[in-house]
Amino acid sequence: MVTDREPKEDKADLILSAAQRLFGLFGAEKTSMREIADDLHMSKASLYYYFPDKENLYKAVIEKEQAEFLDTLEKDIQGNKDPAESLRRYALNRLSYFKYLVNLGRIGPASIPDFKPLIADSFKAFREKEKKLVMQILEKGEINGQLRTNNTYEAASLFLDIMRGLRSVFLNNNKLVSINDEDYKQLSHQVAAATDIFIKGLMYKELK
Amino acid sequence: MVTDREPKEDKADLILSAAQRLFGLFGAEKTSMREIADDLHMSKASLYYYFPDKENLYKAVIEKEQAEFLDTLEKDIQGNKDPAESLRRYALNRLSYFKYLVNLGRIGPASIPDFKPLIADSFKAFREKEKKLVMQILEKGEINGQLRTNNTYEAASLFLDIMRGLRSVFLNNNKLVSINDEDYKQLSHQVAAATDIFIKGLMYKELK
DNA sequence: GAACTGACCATTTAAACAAATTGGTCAGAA
DNA sequence: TTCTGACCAATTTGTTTAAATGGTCAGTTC
Repeated sequence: MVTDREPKEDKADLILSAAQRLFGLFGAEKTSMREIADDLHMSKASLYYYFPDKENLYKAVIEKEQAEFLDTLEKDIQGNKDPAESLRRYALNRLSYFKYLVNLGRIGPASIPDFKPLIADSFKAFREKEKKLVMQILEKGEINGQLRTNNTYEAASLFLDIMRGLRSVFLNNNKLVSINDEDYKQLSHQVAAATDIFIKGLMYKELK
Repeated sequence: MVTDREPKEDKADLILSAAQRLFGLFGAEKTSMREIADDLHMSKASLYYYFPDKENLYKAVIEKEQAEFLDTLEKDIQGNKDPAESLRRYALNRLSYFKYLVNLGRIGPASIPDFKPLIADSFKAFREKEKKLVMQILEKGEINGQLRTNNTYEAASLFLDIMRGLRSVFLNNNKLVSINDEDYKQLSHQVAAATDIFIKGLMYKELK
């Protein structure tokens, strides 16, 4: 039998959810495997039946969230035809995901210490998937002659780095904890403006 | 007499230089006032005759470097007529200053802990001066009809944040220590590309 | 045999305390 | 006016000890 739809969640999923909740509550570092086990009324050793170690459990939590975000993103893009509009929507969706992560303590201090290799790989893979999506958007724009890029890969990389950079600057300016609505609005505005200029930059036609 | 040109540097300048050197060597936190005094073969108490406390000494060092950078920047801009070219040159000059700061350990860990208010103010003032310079460039472009911005202040802010963001992402990606030539070339390329698209974005003309 | 557990271990982290170093002051010398 | 040694409170550093943590495993339980 291959994962037949049971009404009960898979045990691994239960662990995943509990870990997700507690990591969000205390941060991954300050959440012990004992706490997770106790929360589920099971033995700590049982966790290790489903996950090889804490780092992989954390990784699984992260990848679950990433997959959810990428999923909604993909659907949003497919439904939309205009590349410029798609890019704008990506930017705001990504920002919403960012807010979610920050307010869950998943970003900033209390995130796993200095990003160990395993988690770093997850992030890298995530960014690669994001990049592919943005490249798709840019290529669509290229085809209908709306946007012009010598190199969609480089353009996508640059756009993602700009977005990431603005988020980073935002975090450094407002010393974190959690993002309130006022700050979020301001950041959205800035990100939207940057996206707009970026799009126009790609739409630019030589004048001579 | 108002700062007549003596062959000897002012004592305060000597202290400033020694502090600058040692801060660069060990970081501001790990450099004690004793070390600075010993380095100059003078009493620690003497330092406090010229500077009220360590934080202000550090601030003075930072502001000295900032002033030097802003000075070269200003000259570079005035000599140049084409706003787009000025913006490109600003970006690369700023990057060179960034590299200088990083390789001196002034940015990243070992910089003053969590930026105390006084130093934060210096940074803020510095950014404000930078912003004014960029605004000047944009306004020049506005006048000759090359660039169009609804709001030069916002555009300048956005541009500076994008630049700052790219530097920040760069630091997060390559876990610091010091910037080698290879990495620097790559970052320069990215910054140049971003600047180019930004400029084109401002040059964009409505098509309909 | 797959799912689970309590007891156990090596390693990290936290607590507690003493010793050294630090930023900063000040009366007074040069 | 410029500079200093002696001094202090407060922070940082070292050290030791106890507790908590991640992880393993032989052995139940279903």
